Amino acid sequence: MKSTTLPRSGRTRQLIIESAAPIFNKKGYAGTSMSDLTTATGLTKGSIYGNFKDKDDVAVHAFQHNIDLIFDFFSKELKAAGPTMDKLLAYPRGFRKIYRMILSYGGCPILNTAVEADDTHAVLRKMAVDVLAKWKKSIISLVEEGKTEGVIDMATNAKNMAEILIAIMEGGSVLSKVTGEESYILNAIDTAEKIITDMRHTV
Amino acid sequence: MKSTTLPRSGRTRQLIIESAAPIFNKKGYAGTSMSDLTTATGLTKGSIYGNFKDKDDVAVHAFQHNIDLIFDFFSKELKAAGPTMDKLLAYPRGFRKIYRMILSYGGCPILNTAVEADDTHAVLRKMAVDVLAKWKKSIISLVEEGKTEGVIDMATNAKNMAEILIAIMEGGSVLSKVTGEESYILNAIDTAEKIITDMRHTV
DNA sequence: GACTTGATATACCGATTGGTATATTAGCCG
DNA sequence: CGGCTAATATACCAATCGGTATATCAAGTC
Repeated sequence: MKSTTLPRSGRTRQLIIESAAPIFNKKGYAGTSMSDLTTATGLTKGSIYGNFKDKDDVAVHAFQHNIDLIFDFFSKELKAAGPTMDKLLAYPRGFRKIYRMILSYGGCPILNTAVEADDTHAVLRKMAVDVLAKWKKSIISLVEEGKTEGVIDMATNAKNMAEILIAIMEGGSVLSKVTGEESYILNAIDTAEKIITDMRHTV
Repeated sequence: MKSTTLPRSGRTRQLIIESAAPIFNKKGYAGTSMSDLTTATGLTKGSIYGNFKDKDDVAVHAFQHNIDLIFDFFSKELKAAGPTMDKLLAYPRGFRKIYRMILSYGGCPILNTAVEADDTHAVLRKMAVDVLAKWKKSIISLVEEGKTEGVIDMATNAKNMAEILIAIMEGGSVLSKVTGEESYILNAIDTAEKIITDMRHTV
């Protein structure tokens, strides 16, 4: 097999991204300093600025990395799920699998970034908005699919359902994070599952 | 009548708090500098440090001020509401009245503080946790009251209901804030109202 | 209206911020 | 193994950070 080791620069770049990602997620963009990153990586500023244009550039790639982690997880969950209804349920069920990890990681990166960046950082804000739109679109598509398949009540408003499901999951997540009480996210997940199963077309 | 004007120090102190409150709410604790506050107040650092111990002290009082604003509003709404069920509905209905103001203020201060402070600022985190606990307790009490009055189904789990209601309102709020789409919070409010009316004891 | 006292303004502090120019090092190629 | 090149480390920059000591100012008292 051919050389699988990445060139040095790529490996360093990846090290920086993976080290910075949880730090930015916990401390926020403004609360994270470049020296936080040199400490975490064991590298120097010269190395970081050799691989990234500026602090913004690191933050953007770190956030993208966090999004990718979440996206990859749910992609697999949805792929493994069966029919439409199961795919929809894969979201709350997936959350139940990883919420502990997310909480120890500093909470949901999408929400964390949304809250900090909305008034202060246009680029990060847009990234958060885009990933939310993508998530919403995925739910809407599944609901519409369920309607055409006849498993979901035709009267269901797909957009409303998607927004409610996202709101309750994100809300439950942040409340569990700050209070340390798991019941918030567990209740949110249960409610999300109930909302989904309640869309079922009664024959 | 006796002199109603506050002493100079008190007025300055209040000016600082009211000026700082929306700034901290929008830019966060780490993202707000003391010079942001001198600019906003038109005062100098000497004046601010004459009225507050340090940046923390200003942030704590600014956050408390934001909490008081919200608390005062909902206190009046609940007081004006009729029987138990109406008092419970006063939360989503109140939200419908002021969500635009909250969004332009930088989003819900409780959630903003919860997100930033959970990993970085123990004092602010505790304040956020405490106000959430107070809010939850208020909902739980109302639900229990409704149960004893016979207007709410005895099978209702008050704690679960409270946590779900808070999660969906806060979730909807932050999503509307970051995306600029009002539908998130409006759907959240509608859903909250439905959750409350669905607790009604069917005679 | 001078005096006193409490509040605000000015000027400054060391530390840290994000960022850069340059020196040094490590890895690849012949 | 020697040299070239890309990447990392060092040393430094101006600006800003949170905070303070001191000077100035404003208000109430006599």
